[in-house]
Amino acid sequence: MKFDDKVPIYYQIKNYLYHEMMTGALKPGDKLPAVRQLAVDLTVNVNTVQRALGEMITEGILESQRGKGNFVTMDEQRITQLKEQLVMEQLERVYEQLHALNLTDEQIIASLKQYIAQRGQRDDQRVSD
Amino acid sequence: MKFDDKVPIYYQIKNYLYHEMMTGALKPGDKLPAVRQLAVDLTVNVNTVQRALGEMITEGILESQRGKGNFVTMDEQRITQLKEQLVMEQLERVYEQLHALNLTDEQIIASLKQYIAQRGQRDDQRVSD
DNA sequence: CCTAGTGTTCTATTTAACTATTACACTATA
DNA sequence: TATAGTGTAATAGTTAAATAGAACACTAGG
Repeated sequence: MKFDDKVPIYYQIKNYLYHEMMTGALKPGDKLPAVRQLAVDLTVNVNTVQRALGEMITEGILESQRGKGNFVTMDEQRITQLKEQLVMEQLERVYEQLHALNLTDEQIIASLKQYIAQRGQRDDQRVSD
Repeated sequence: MKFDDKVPIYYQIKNYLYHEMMTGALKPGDKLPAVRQLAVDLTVNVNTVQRALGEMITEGILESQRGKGNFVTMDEQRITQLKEQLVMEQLERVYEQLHALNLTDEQIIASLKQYIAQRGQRDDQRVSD
């Protein structure tokens, strides 16, 4: 896995696992790959994986069973809540950044629309390659 | 200044200075505060400031004059270009993150609109305090 | 010339993140 | 009960970021 060296790897692992859950690749009750396997897959150390998982366990999003494995919580509401929180964090951050760059609310929305439209074209291009 | 400990301080200083330029607090040709003064203002070490400035000088956005100070480039086009680049980076990041959270293009735009609308209410609330 | 203000560079130290390695604890199952 | 698979913990070493402090180089103005 490719990491952005501007932010701690364990933090990026958390985000990766969040995404797996949000897209349904990991469902409530699912067992995660073994920590040693995850370490190999992500090409990082077991301790780094453990740090990410440890925080997610504290957050109540994962549950650990010694000798068995790590599992996604069965509490679906907790997952829904997490997703809303993650989306909100993204929106808040981009809004504040663009606002700091002196864009008005309208300009922020317009620029996002434009970006997505252009991206759509670019993706269409790719498909037709 | 408050920093996010998930990303290097020198990187956050760069962003801070970018924003000062985009909002017009720092205009083309303006002299920046002395590096030692900046270090005091931002409550960081001179070397950390220097690292941020050094990169911006390399980028051609700042110009250094030994014994005089650091100045914002007079090349306004370079600044315009930078702003577009910064906006684009923000849009790209938020788009990819929200897309990874399984939101459609339409949902991404809708959620941003909703966020801004709600934020507007919140800000109105504050004003009336 | 001297001095104050400025950018620049260097060395040493500290801290957090990451890695490497090993050991331990628990579970399931043959 | 032995073994393979799992999570957990501890120790030690490496690296990048940040800090602290000092020294050097240049500019402007008295």
